[in-house]
Amino acid sequence: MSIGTASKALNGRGRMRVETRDRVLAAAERLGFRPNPFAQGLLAGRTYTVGLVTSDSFGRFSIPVMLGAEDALDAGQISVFMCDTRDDPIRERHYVERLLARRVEGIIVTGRRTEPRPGIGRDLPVPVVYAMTQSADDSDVSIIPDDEGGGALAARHLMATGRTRIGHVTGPQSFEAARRRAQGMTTALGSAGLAPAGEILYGQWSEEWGRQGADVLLHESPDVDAVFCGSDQIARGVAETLRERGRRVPEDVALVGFDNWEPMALGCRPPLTTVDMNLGEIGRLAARHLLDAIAGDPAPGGVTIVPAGLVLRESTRRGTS
Amino acid sequence: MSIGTASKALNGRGRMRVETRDRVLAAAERLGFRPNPFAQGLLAGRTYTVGLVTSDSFGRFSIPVMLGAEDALDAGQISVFMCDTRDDPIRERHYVERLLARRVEGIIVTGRRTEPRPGIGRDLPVPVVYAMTQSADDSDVSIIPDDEGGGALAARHLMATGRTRIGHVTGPQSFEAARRRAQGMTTALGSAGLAPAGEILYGQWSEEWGRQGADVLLHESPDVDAVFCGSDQIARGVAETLRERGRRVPEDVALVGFDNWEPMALGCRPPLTTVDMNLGEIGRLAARHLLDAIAGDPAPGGVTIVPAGLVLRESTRRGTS
DNA sequence: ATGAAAGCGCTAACAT
DNA sequence: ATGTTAGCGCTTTCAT
Repeated sequence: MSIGTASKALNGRGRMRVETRDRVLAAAERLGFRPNPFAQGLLAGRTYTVGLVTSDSFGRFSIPVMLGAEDALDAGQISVFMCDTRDDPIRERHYVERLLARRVEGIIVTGRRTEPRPGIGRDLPVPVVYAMTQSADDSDVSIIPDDEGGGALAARHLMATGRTRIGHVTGPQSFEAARRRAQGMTTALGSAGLAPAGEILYGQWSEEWGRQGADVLLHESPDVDAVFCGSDQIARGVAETLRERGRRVPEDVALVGFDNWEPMALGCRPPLTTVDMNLGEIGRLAARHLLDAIAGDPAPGGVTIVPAGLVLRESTRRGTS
Repeated sequence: MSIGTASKALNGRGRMRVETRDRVLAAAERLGFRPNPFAQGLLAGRTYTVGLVTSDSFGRFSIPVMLGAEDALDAGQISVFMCDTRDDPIRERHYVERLLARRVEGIIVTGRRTEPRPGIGRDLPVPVVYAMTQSADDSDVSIIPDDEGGGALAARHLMATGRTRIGHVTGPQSFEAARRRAQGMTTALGSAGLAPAGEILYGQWSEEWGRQGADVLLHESPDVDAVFCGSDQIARGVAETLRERGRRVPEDVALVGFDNWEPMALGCRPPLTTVDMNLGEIGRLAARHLLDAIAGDPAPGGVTIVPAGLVLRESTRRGTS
């Protein structure tokens, strides 16, 4: 039997007797034959491979993104080379070079900050999509969460449960995410003729800051009846201080976090209502855009914003007060 | 210029005038030439590629392991295909098949439980190393953390700071990790003629259980002066209850956690002394074993235990009492 | 010091 | 319906 015929049998091409085909299939099975992807790739000029570069040390934000991307890519039989840059530009260049040398058909770049960042290179021979981070070059495709919408969502939910004196404790003002969330909240309150209770309290992304920030807020606006927090960690700190100062959550003060980081949100007392950025969806979308681009149908450059959702838990249960 | 000569120039083989070599190098640079790894691989019979299969959804435990592995593999110019099985055996088979089809030279399997698990397949054509999980087949190579040693470390540290009535609140007894940590602690106490304060309290890996468990412990052993917790999450719950019951940490009761999960351990009041499993080292070791096996020098099958360390923070500062 | 040619494993086009 | 052949891009031997 010729080798060419065997190839056809395995791939279901050409015409041949079923018996012959079966014989080949059986033999292949018996011998544990696996086609050499290098030979196939050499011929086809394709690798069915993409690279995923993260600067988040495979952290809390990039992982759900990766899982979403894997979902979408797996359907296309695409395998993923993972590289973690440890936030080091040198490593990043190194990995991008390596991925290109391996002839990946596209690259997804993820991060932990949504701030625009320098692209990974100009005129790369393959399409690139930025997920959960944004390229400074707006001819690139970037997919980011809707921080502003998330802030608005939180504010509207709090108003819907009857709160009107809503404070905000969040991370450093140097983070675009923090500014956007605050903006979304302020705008939503404004639409209802309200304003935030007290100043927007910018600080750190930590529980410790949440504890301090809550004290500041209680001092400035003792009649506050809700707090929207820039992260679940901050919210936990706020919850703790509120309790220690004798305010009941949610009866006296309702609380909304941000991230839906379950170990934090569920460990909180009470469990935390929080904004979910739909990171998985960001990853899936990034992967789909990449697949389209690989298939020759690139999305126009620009930023795509994925809507956030709200996960309801005890911390905003409608008060009986 | 012949194509063969160019190849020699690029790879530094054969004899030729420096001028010729330089000319080739310059041209390659100018044209952005990258050798096709498929053609190279086809010839060399190597792929410089390994697979990493995780059943932890790239979670908290497998990620540090992955980073460690990447360290070690990167040095060998090996790229990594990542696959997440979502803990689904079907997906796992599928991915293992795919990795083998891609001719990875080895596979690392990671998980989130140290319990022995069925291997990913018998008589695979490439070496396999299990990291942070253990193959039921003890001819396989497995690298796991030292839960027992970690428990002992915690107990000895507490005794060294003058504690003698040490309780233990931990996760479900169905977890080998929980049983081992308890065993390590009990043995270490026993060597000093001590026994745990009260029963070992098995429960859940959650803060909520930590809060409840602390109440049980305080009720059974009101004079307890230290608590070793099976996880940082549990420790946080315990810390909260202690504080609410008027016990100061560390003055009245010292506290040790397990995992060194920084967002939890640092957010705790006070910051938590905790056992670190050295997950990065587990990953590095797994990768090195895999590289050795690929190089034809396989480690003998069996379980390698990586020692744990203790990270000191406020929760065990020597009391002034 | 350089060039020519074979062959890695596979598929597609063409010949039988 | 099956066999034959060329060629994907590279490295290596061997000839010049």
